[in-house]
Amino acid sequence: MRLRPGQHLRRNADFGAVREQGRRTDCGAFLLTWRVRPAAGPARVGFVASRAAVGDAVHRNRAKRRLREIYRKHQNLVPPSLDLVLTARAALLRLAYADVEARFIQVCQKLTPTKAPSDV
RNA sequence: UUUCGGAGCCAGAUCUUCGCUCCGCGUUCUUUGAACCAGGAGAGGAAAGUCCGGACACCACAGGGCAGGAUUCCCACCGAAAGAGGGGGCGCGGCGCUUCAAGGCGCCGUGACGGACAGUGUCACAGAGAAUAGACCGCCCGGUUCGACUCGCCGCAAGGCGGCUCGCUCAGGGUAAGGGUGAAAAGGUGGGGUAAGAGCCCACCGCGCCGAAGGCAACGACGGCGGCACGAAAAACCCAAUCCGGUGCAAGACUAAAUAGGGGACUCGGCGGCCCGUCGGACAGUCCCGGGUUAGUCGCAUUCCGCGGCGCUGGCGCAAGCCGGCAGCCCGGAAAGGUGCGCCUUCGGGCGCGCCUAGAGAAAUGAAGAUCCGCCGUCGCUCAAUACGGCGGCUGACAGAAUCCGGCUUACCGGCUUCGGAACUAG
RNA sequence: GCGAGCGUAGCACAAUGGAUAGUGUUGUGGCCUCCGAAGCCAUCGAUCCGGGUUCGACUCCCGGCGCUCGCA
Repeated sequence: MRLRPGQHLRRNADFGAVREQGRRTDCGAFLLTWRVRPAAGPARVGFVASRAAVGDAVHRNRAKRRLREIYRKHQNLVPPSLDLVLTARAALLRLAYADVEARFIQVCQKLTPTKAPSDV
């Protein structure tokens, strides 16, 4: 299962839109934010790891790689036309990889386009 | 063998599966291009801090002065350059030898190491006195008064007068040896000398000045002169000498797209501090408000060669095989740049050998599993264990390229090589 | 990535290189009050870290650490 460049969020405006209009779920190790995109297409994702929450460059990189790998494996659980932002939290690197993976699978149950806000 | 220190090197290994960024043979689709995909490459010694220097880019071809900043013993060394490296000099500290001592010599360590008669300012508290030194105690001289002792004279006596010596008090003066204060008290030690003392005089040492063998130089063996004049601090301002134009890849160039040649204030503008000077010019420019675009490419990631090997692949052939292709890796070679070591040099550099050349853009180098290695914990064996074996655990040090290179600084579990010191054991 | 600036009690700020680093507020204890507030008195509490210069450093110099800001 591949993760292509077109499925990445790259613009600052995209991140801002998700952060302002999306819904949030705290999963302990990470914060999941998502919104329904007006234009149709495959789901897109962005990863955030701040210096304050995670630490130095080594840990920021490792946190984003973990989140990217988990999303890549289980991206079939995410409906299309969604924009996601996964924000790493301090506990992410303290937990085992399999534990974080299980939390992601669990939270994907909530992701349905019909339950998303329709006023976007 | 253990331990300490210096220098250099390494920074877990192998395999399988699934992925990421870049380069991409080939295939397919509609040429541009897109999709799939064989194969290949893919973090560091510090990639970090951004403390110095350079390359490169733009501002005018980088001009003059002022301001500002940087540097500061010397160098025939090294380097593109630097505040880097190397060597030397001098000072300071430690150890050893020597000396009565001061001192001298050797080894090791260490030093932001120009200038304090160019100038301005500072040295709190304590202390008598702190930079034109200073007399509190003490020591010495000492007039007067007083007292003691004694001598002489006068007097019958009480006593008076005068003198020597000593003491006390107080004027006055000498003295920087000693006490005490302080971070620092204006050369030290010894002797002479003196009323007491003092470089007042002498010897040695220190210091200053002059000369000087030697050395490129800093410096200086040695000699002479000077009785001492010269406190600290320039990481206070400052002075001298030397150097520096500014900004930094978010530099900057191009393409595409978009917009209202809009409103207000000020003014010739550029050469990002100021003046000169110069260039451009009568266009416009600067600041504020409002609005639009806030996308892509380049900068920017060594180049090339081989009837070589590996690998992949096209065509032909039943097949062996034959004829081709070559992006990548390996090997060999060449060139460019960089770097380390060594050698040569006419000081400009040159030669030889070894090594290196990854490149994103919300930003690649990851995940899982297995084995080995390492570390930690625990149990067993054992007299006891750091040795051996079993089990469990592990972000397996510090840490992630962002234009590139050199130096510095800081972080760091360990391992290997080598050199030096110390201790122990054996020969 | 490149470039500027800052760091003093819990908080907001002072302090020519020189008594025991000061002021307000907060905290603690006491007085006052029937109780509390206010007020009064007392008290605890700090120079980001490590070196250096100096007789002496919050101050001057160097190196770290942390924080803030600017740059298409």
